[in-house]
Amino acid sequence: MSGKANISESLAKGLAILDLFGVEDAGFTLSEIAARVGISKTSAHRYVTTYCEQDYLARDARSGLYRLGVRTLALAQSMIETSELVRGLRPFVDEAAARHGIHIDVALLSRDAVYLVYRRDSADTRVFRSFSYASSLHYLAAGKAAMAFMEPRALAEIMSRLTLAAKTDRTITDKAVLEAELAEAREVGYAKNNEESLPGLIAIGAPLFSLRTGKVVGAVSFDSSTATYSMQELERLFAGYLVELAKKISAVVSL
Amino acid sequence: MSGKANISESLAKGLAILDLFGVEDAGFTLSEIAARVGISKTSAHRYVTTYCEQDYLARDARSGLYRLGVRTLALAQSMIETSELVRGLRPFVDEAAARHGIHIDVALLSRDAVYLVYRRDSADTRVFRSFSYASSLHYLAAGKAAMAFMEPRALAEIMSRLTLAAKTDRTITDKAVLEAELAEAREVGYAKNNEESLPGLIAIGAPLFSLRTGKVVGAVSFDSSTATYSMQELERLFAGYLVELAKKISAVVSL
DNA sequence: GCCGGGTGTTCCGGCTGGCGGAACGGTAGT
DNA sequence: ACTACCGTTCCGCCAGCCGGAACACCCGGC
Repeated sequence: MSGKANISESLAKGLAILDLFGVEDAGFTLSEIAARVGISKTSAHRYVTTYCEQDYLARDARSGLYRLGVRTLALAQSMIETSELVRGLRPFVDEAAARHGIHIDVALLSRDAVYLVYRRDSADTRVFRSFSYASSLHYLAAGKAAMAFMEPRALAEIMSRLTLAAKTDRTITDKAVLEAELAEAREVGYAKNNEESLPGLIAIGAPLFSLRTGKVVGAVSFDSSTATYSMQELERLFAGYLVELAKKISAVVSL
Repeated sequence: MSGKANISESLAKGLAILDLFGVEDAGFTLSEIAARVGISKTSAHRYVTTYCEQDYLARDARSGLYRLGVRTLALAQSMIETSELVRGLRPFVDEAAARHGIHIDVALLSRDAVYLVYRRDSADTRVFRSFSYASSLHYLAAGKAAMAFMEPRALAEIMSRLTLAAKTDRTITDKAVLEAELAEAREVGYAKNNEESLPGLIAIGAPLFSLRTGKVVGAVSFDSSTATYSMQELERLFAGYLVELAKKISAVVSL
């Protein structure tokens, strides 16, 4: 019926349900789900109960709203654990951290956000291993690095969706300013975050490419407190090295 | 066909595919997926391409194997952000951390593992917020607390699946010993982790209950280095408080 | 109190789209 | 070259998804 062939429309509708649960919206009623996805309440009910049975969705006890279930955490865990990319880049990042005594973050791009998949910390005594996330692109060094080096068409599409919400008073909220910064990042090979996400925190980030498609898949970044380094020092001391590291990883690790 | 009615069998089969990707196994070929789930290669192909289109799955560039995609991270992020439970318990845990100067972890139970959904850290200057996970139950205070207070039938089922893999030389690998510890935990109201997950790390954990179903849904736990507290001190100083905190949270927060 | 609008749930016939066997093209190992 | 596996496509058949309608339920309001 619709454009693409060879896809399971049932599953696609099922995934469309999961798509509803963004960070903004808390929970949905069955009727809401049916209306938003564009299916009947009957179908929505079948899908939702299937999800609930597997803990991908859960009903809130008091409000009765459907929310994402704990099972989604297990998926993310498995994603990190089994990712060949994460496994492959670990030695690089660990070596970099050991030699320069810095903490390097690796983030992957998906849709309109970057997701931190590996962080090398000095004090790694935790039982639980942690991974992290961010909700947008425009206020992070990793996010801007990814945006700067993606295809113009893809960038334009993302730019049209970005709201450029302010996290601090230095967050870029003007599209023209952001475009200019991205152009500068393309020149020098890395992007900056000058206290745009959190006061007192600066960072630089360099893009990771897929050696198969040539597209941007993520970024490596390095953050610092303004108390230890100024942005000038950060760039002078580490920018060259970070870009080099990103190239090395891009050349070796798959995806 | 099969027992339960009112579920979408297409979606169920789709989720069965995701279930394959445990922490152990790295990736699968299409034929493997078809064989393990018990469907034809054709169907598996339709499902998998649908997943790939949405970044829930991705093909590894060099090996050609299918793996979990970045999108799963976004789901987990949304789960944490929109969870009413996580929102509700934040003030309790923050207050506890502020008053006692300790780091309290909150974990949720799903299937055979607990997932850390909130951690109160003193130095919370990070851009990325982190959440974490663990792969089993038997070597964690939170995991043992959850096991100790679940229904006997559910416990027996989980026990039959647990492999009791050793993380340290103090990890409990004998079912009888574990059963005895769980019985003790039921007596005192909390469970212990005596360097069973990591050398030099001890912890205590108390169960969280659903006020609707009365079942265990997770646990709060508190860990410490053996350098700062002995297990005896940990129990004497914090066990009572931790059990109290768990009760307070259980009484107020939904799910 | 009753009633209206909201919820989630179940039943059922129509027909869509998931189903798997078989055949195709590509690549890697022998 | 030959084999063996990979992923992909084509196609006819019928399982099962679909949605309208009717159901039981709960809550707020005239």
